[in-house]
Amino acid sequence: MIGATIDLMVERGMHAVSVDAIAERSGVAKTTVYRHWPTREALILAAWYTLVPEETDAPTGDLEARILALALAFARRIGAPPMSVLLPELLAFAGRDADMLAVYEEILRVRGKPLTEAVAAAVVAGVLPARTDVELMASLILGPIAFQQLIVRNPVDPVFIGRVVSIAMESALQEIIQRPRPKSRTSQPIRRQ
Amino acid sequence: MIGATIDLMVERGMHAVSVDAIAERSGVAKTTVYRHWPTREALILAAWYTLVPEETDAPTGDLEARILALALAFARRIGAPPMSVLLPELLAFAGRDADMLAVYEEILRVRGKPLTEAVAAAVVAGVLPARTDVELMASLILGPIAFQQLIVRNPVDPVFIGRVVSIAMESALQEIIQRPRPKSRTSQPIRRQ
DNA sequence: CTACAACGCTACTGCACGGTAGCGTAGCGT
DNA sequence: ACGCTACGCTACCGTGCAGTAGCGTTGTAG
Repeated sequence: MIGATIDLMVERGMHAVSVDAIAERSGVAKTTVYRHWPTREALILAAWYTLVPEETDAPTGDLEARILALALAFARRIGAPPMSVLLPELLAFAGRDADMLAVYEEILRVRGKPLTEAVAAAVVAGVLPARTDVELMASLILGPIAFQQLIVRNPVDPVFIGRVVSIAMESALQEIIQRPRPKSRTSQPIRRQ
Repeated sequence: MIGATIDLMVERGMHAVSVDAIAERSGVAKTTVYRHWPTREALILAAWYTLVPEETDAPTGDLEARILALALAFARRIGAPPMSVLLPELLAFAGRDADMLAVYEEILRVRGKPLTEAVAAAVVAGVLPARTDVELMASLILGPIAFQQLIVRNPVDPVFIGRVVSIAMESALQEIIQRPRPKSRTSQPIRRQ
């Protein structure tokens, strides 16, 4: 049933997934669906959580190669179904539904952390200068990739990703990407009130 | 009625906008709505097209200042309602509906072009080196901004944008952002068949 | 004063959906 | 043979929605 739910989310969109359709697609009676999940929303949420935890281990190799590999994996994942279709959907719902926001932030955390950690490791290892702003580095690498794939809807090839990574690395080496003075981390949210 | 439609799209999402709700919100009879637009979809599409054409004139000043101003305007627009809410919504529908895809590409064109043109002008004026890859430059500037605002959902302050722009400019000055040999433009789409 | 266009209002059809109730049945361990 | 659990099936209720029909009302131009 979870599989059918995911298929239908990809095909018709999250808002158009009906319990009847899930029952039909999975070859199961509608009542059986309700024997496992109390509401339609609970089922959709459960389906989402099965999509989250496909953790990717940090690949081996020197640190720049690791960063490149992580960027490539990131691009591959968000550029191909089901994520290429489901991510915009989830993003739209995250602004309106607290449960979906939680799923979304979980995915963001799982996906974004490895690269941030690899950059931080590179700083510790001395491959990148001290005081390199790791959060900013991550945005400079993942940003253009996500921008092309999700916003411009333009599939990118590995060459593009390689160029983005090497530009970021080179900028960091030339100490252009440094944290400012002590306080105020990168992209501090503007919290009004 | 168009205004009511937009309000409801922001509040409840595109898929949850009903003609009854539009009629009630705009103080108009449901029949009157159907006297102006044949279907619900046509009305929503018309509402979207009123959102597109708010063109921003290129600001004055030297070229680097123009690029910074455009980046700031871009961030302001996609970071505040209604666009912060509606863009993910539209993006999700663009993958499934040809009409919505057309609207989306129109918005993308109108929004993305000014900055690309400003970068190109900087190259022509000699402020940036020849053979600077303008498309890649645009992705390096807009990408991190869009990534933070839309994907990470983290409002960015002008300082962040200034740093992103200056990093891109400095990288370009050091000729890190160059077009490759003749053919194969940046982020060439992988067109299968 | 009249004719016309645009509007409001009520009521309606048809449909899809979320969720529930009742009943019968297959498998399985004891 | 018994009970338990899970399932399928059919039918149902209530709701909200798209879209339509008919009729009365108002404003306005000539």
